[in-house]
Amino acid sequence: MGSSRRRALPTREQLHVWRGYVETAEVLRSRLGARLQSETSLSAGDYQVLLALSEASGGTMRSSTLAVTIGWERSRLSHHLGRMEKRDLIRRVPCDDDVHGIDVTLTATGAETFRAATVPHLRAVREMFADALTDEQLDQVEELTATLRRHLGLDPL
Amino acid sequence: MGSSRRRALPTREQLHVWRGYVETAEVLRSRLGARLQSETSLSAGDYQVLLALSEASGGTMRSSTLAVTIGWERSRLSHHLGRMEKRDLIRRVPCDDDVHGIDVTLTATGAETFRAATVPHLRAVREMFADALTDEQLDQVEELTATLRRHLGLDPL
DNA sequence: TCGGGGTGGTTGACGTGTCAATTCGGAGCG
DNA sequence: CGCTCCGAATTGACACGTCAACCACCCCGA
Repeated sequence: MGSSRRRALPTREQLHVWRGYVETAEVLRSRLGARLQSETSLSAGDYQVLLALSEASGGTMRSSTLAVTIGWERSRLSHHLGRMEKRDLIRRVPCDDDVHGIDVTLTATGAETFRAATVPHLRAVREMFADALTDEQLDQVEELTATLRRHLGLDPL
Repeated sequence: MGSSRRRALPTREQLHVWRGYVETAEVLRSRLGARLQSETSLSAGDYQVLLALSEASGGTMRSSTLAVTIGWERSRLSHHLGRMEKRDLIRRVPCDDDVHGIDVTLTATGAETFRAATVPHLRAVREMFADALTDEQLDQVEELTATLRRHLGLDPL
C-alpha cells in the first residue's frame, strides 16, 4: 500500500489532533502565566529562574549552569536577568574562582517573592490541569509525553 | 479522607506530568515554528493568517472576522497585519458596505508564498508529531485534549 | 440637538524571545 | 612576544504579545 509512505502528509484527523494539542497547551500556558502574574507579579520566566535559584545552595548559581538547568539560551537568560535585576529579584556578581562567569544570586526580596508565589502557583496548576484529569489520564499524558520526547530526541522527563 | 480536598496542592507526580506536558508542547511549537521560518520565511502567525485568508472567498476577510476565526485579540492582529503588510503578504483596504471595518486581502505574493509553504509545513507536522504516535495514541490525545478544553471552558475542538 | 455607549480598529509602551555580532580574558602555539 | 582560537556573557536589532488608551463613527434616548 502507498498509504504509509515516509514523506506523506498528515491526514485530516492527524492535523485535527495536532491543532487541538498545541492550542490547548498554549491556552494552558498563557492562562497559568496570566494568573501567576496577577497573583504574584511574577512572570512564568521569573518563576523558573527563582525556582532554580532557590533550590541551589546559597541561592546562588553560575549563570551558565542556570541556563542549562532551565534549558534557556544564554542570551535569553542574560536579557531576562537584566530585567529581574532591575526589579531587585536577583543580583549578578562576577565570581572569583572562574575569571569569566557570573554568579546569579537571590536577593532577599527575590527569595521572599518566590516563597509567597509558590503556593498560589501550585494551586493553579492543580486547578487548571491536574483536577481536570483522572489518575489514568495522567498516566496516559505521561506516557504520551515520553513518547513524543523520545521521538524528538529530548532527554526523558 | 482529606486527600482529595478542594484547594490542595498537586502531588509531586502531578507536577511532574504537568511539567512534561507543557515543556514538550512548547518544544514542539517552537521547533515547528523554526522549521517553517527557515523553509518558507513565514512565521507560525503568518501561516495562520494566510491559511484563514486563503480559505476565504476572494482571499479576503473582514479584519474582525479574521480575528475571531484564528482566535486572536484585535490588537495582536492589528500589529501582525502591519508587519505582514510591510512584507507585501496582505493588504488592508477600508471596506465599503460597513463604515468601520477593514478588508484584509491576500496579495499575489502572499497567496503564492502560502501555497509554497503548505506542503513543507504539513510534512513537518507529520514528521514531528503524527509519526511519533500510534493511532490509539492519537485517539488518546484527542480525548485528553477534549477533556482539558471542557475543563477550561473552551469550545470543543 | 446633544451626550453617552458600542463597535471596529489603531497606537504606544513594555516585557519577552531569537539571532547575529561583540567583548573580554584566558589557552595554546609559532 | 604576538597570534589565533575558545568559552562566558552581553548587546542590539528586530519579531512577537498584551494591556490600556485612544480615535472614529454610529445609534439611541432625553
